[in-house]
Amino acid sequence: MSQQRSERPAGSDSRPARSAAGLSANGSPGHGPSDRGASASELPDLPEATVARLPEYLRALHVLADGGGDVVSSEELATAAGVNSAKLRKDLSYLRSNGTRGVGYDVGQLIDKIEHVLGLNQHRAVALVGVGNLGQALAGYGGFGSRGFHIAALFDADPARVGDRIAGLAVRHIDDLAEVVATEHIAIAVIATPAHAAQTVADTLVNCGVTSILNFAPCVLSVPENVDVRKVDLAIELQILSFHEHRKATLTALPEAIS
Amino acid sequence: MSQQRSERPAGSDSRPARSAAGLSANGSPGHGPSDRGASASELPDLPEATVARLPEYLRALHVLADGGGDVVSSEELATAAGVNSAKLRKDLSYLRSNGTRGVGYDVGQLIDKIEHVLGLNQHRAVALVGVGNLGQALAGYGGFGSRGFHIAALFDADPARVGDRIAGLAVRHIDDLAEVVATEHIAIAVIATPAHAAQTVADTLVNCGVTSILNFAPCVLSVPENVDVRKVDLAIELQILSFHEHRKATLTALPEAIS
DNA sequence: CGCGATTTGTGCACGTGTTCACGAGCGCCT
DNA sequence: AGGCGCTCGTGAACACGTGCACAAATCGCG
Repeated sequence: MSQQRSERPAGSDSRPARSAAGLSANGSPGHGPSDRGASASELPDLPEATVARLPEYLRALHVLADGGGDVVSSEELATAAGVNSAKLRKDLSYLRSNGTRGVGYDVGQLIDKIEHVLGLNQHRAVALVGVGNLGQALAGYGGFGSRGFHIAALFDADPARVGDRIAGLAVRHIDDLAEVVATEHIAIAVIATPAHAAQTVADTLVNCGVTSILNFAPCVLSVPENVDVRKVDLAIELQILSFHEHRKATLTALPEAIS
Repeated sequence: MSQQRSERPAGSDSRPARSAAGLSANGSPGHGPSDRGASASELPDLPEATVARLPEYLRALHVLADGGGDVVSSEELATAAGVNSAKLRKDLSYLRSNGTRGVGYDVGQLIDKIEHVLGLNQHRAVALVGVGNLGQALAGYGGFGSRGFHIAALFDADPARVGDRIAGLAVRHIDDLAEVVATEHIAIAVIATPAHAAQTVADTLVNCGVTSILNFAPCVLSVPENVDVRKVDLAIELQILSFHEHRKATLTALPEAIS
């Protein structure tokens, strides 16, 4: 059964999708493509783990810039971002980073570079579907503008909510989605609906041309291969913490018997 | 500079801490400790990546159980949880899983096992600090009870908010935190304050005995080594999606010149 | 001008996580 | 009873991510 559409994990990490071709007959073992990746100004590869950390670096850099900092050492920035300094340097090296040896990194320059890599030059328009408890909170969160996004439209399926104004935006019915997505050039959407509605909403979004979805509903979405899904589930985070609590408790309970 | 307290990554993943002892003189190369890990009923090791997936399995299992399912094959459960079936089997094998070959896993039994491993037998009391936009939404989210948690107390630093009732709970002042944490046996807390307040709140929480923190504030928390921190940052998730958008856009722009 | 202090960039080894592929057990059907 | 198909459990290879440690490069100063 199932085998619905495409068996994408769509989890928070592990994005295969690379090297989709050549699943069997890859006759030539040649492991040296010599010119790795893109042509010149584009980036070679950028591991997924690095991508996940770049936003954190960016945030830390903005804090430093606001504090009047001009250059940062990898050590400083690393502790500000909560990572190892070697890791940070390696991550930045993927960006053709131009740090100065003996000095550090130019803060402004690095901000520009990371923002460019993340595609944050233009403010991206985001659609938010589901104006319940959580949706309203997300819509009201003011910290988006400074991080490269703005909520361009709110949608809900409940006619009673349509027309409400939240944070200066009118809630529209989800049937208007196609039109708004087209006119506002929206490529990213946030799903904050109950779980039972999430898949339907996701299908609609995909049909309208949305290619990135941030899903707050506690369920797995199945989407075509070219659509990226990230998931945030509060209960899962708490359950992971609970595991560590449980572990800590049982560990301190036993005397541990260190040889 | 800095080197504040302890340089824990405190990130969303990668929890070292295991195998702290025996870092050098492990004279005997004997790679077969025979009895691996804990004594009998306890679990041997449980990789962090597995722990992060167990909650998702649990959610999928509950859906199946509600649908009247009795046994599941690894393939079914894997697709329901959005993962590879081999990964699922390996994950479950860490739990001394008792699946039946040729049949599958007993749903109820597996639910019990995972809940036990995650320490969800008792409902865990969670404190929520910061009753702003997001905090109110989290407090109002009803899906906790079924997932092993209940919000036991709300706190805020703003005296104007103290005394408000949200979802049947009164907001208390953060100065009462120590008292409430002690009486309610709270070990897990959620920080939903502005970023500038988060570190202070975290310090307070740690002083009161909280050992697991879920941080929604966009900043890095520094905490002692025995405290677990997980972070959820909406803007970071969006920025990661933005990167993939950007990537997809530039990839489709070029003609790709296949071979 | 040369030297030392400092910090980046990175090769390499290691650990962690993922996936394949296959043996081992279980139930069912004849 | 015996065989057959199905599914779990897992060893082993592979891919990925991390961190050390050091060479290369730059600045500042005498």
